[in-house]
Amino acid sequence: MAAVKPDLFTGLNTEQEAAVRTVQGPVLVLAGAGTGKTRVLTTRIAHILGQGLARPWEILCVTFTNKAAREMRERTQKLVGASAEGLQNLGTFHSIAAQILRRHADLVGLKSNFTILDDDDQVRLLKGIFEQEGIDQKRYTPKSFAWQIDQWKNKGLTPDKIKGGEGAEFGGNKGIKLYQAYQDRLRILNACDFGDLLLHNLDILTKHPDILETYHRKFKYILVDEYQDTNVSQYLWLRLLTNTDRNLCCVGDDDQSIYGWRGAEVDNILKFERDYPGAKIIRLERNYRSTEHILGAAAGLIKANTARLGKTLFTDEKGGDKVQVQGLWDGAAEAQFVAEDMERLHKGTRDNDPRKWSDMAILVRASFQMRAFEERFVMLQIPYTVVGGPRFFERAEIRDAIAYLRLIQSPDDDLAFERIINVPKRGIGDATVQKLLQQARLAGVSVMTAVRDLIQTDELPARAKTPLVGFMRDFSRWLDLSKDAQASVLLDTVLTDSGYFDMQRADKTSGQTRLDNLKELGNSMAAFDDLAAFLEHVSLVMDLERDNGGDSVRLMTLHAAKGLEFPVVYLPGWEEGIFPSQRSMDEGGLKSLEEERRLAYVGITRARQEAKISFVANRQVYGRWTNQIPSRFVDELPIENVEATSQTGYQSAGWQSQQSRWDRAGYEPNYTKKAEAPAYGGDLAGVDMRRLEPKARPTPHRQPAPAKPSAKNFKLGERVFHMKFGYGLIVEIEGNKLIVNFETSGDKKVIDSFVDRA
DNA sequence: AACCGCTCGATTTTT
DNA sequence: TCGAGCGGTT
Repeated sequence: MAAVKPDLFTGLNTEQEAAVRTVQGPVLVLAGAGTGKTRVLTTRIAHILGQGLARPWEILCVTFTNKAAREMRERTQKLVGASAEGLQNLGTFHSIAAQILRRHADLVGLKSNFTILDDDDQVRLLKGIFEQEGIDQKRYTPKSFAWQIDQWKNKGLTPDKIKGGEGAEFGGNKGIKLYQAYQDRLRILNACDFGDLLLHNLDILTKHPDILETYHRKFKYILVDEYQDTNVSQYLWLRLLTNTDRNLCCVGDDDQSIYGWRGAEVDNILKFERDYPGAKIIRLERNYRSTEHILGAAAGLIKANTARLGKTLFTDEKGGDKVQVQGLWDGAAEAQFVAEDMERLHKGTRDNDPRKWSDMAILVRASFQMRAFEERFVMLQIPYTVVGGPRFFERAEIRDAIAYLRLIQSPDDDLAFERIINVPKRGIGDATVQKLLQQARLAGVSVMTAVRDLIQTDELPARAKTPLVGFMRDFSRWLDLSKDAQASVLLDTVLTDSGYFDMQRADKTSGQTRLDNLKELGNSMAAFDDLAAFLEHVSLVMDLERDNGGDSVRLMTLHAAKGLEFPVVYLPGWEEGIFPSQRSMDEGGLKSLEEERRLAYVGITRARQEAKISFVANRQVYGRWTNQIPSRFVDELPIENVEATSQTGYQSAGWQSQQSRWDRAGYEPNYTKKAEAPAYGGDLAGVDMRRLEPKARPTPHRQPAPAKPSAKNFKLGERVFHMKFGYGLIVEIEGNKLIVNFETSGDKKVIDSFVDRA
């Protein structure tokens, strides 16, 4: 008779069970795509709790995103019930580090109510410093320096630790000085940025062994999700917090490390065994997601990478469709192909029942590639949702509203002041604001205090003084109100009194959305009884539960697709320079190329049943026509897992022999300039390649069906285009014409071609 | 102080 | 293509 397993383990495979049961000592779980990683983590927590090895708050479980943390909590709850609520230390790196920092803020010169800056504040602060230091802001932008600071902080580098050459040369060798000045300003403002949350933690934990000791006693078990994405400071933080029992379990997949550009170190996972001698390595290789051909194609591709621990995924889903590779003439043809294929699948085919729209996703390398698909979807009226798009809390109106609240919560928040003092326009211009800032700096007080003092004197011209007096009067009324009114009531009052609502209502370009967004902000505040709690939530959880888009096609970047899966996945734009991205390779050479390849791997492995890769011969990029050559990744796909068709002539050349063409042309995988790559039909010997003559605009190979009046299927105010900073809104429907407004610029676009699908 | 029109440049993005 | 940022004008 087989041993009866306790409930918790039923349905787990041998490796998964081992990963759950190996509770003592360091463990690295190498969890390939679709191998049940979250299940292992949640079951492991349940197991630790069930065995009485630790109480809920003695488990430290860190993730990267709030979404992952939320999912982990919910799924653990299903396994252990109410005791999951005691898992106070399940959260993102940043939220847990913030908790710790608030407890010991005084040790790094902050007060425990410090504010957390968003990147907008960060840039504004740097701008001030640049002006003070006389930095040429055309040559050196505050934005690029903000990036540099983030990079330093990701590496755990404080100003004193930077050696020459690591960006120190910024602004004419002023990098370190500017960084130091920035840190000093943060301390004066009682603020820190995201990087500081961890950096200050490191400072506290290394300099105060007694405090470290309390955390060692507290955190009996540590679990880490997506370990391949940890940066140096997160890595150091984990090392510090791991006590001598070393009950550390890191779960990750080196083949899915795609965040190197923001500081993630694949090395962390590669050297786990060296860091924690005697560590157990458990490989999860049984894939529950994809068919054999999809896994085969992905495996063939990732094989080309050198720095990997190595896994071989397998599945019981034998057979299935081969990965489709399509060569197309241009971007419009590609969008047309994808949209028509989706319609075909939506209707149902001989082999498959109808697919829901939401079963299909398009994964692109960069967001500018989305436009062509959106245009086609609007034309065909295929419902689509852009996943990831502009973030709610990053929208200008939301930031403005929050800045008002921040200023009320802590009047010393100079950055909040600067943001809203002339929004809506009060006649307080740049010159006045600069004067106020300077005055405050000289007196060593906050801007609010400086203003309060200044309006008692006659130092300001009446033109600037009058609106300031008015503002201060409003402000003190809000301050009083904040003491007993509900946060959402306060928000409403502030936005009404300040004229902010009026300003937005008067703005014709934005339609209703901005006001709707503000309403949504008010609703989300209702869940918090205290303004401080709400603001903390806003800065750390820059994410609002959004509706899932219903039955619509999903359109997103490859990065946004990590962790998701779809029955059908389209992977367009597999062309050299686009994917792999030229810019990425210019910056990081071979290392970046391997990361791009991992991105391709992530893309393919999102598919459950069908993956469709496409490339084009000609593509418009930012309005310019360019000739494209197929991505080297296409050639790395094993022939036996692929079915190739083409409308460009490329296929007949035999796409699988492309690698040898690269070799003959002396084409190095780590070339640094576009110019070094061979041109189509130029250095390459392949006869068929010449059919793709580099030409100006090609004629579309197929015209869309004649337009019929079907604009009526759209609603006023509907969002149809997703720009980098906002949306396109339907502001008018005139017969068969849609007038779309771009929210930020106010520019108009007319869409007058529709295809009737009835 | 506020607005207009021109030039330039352009991955990936969480907290 | 869009939008940000700048400099010149009202």
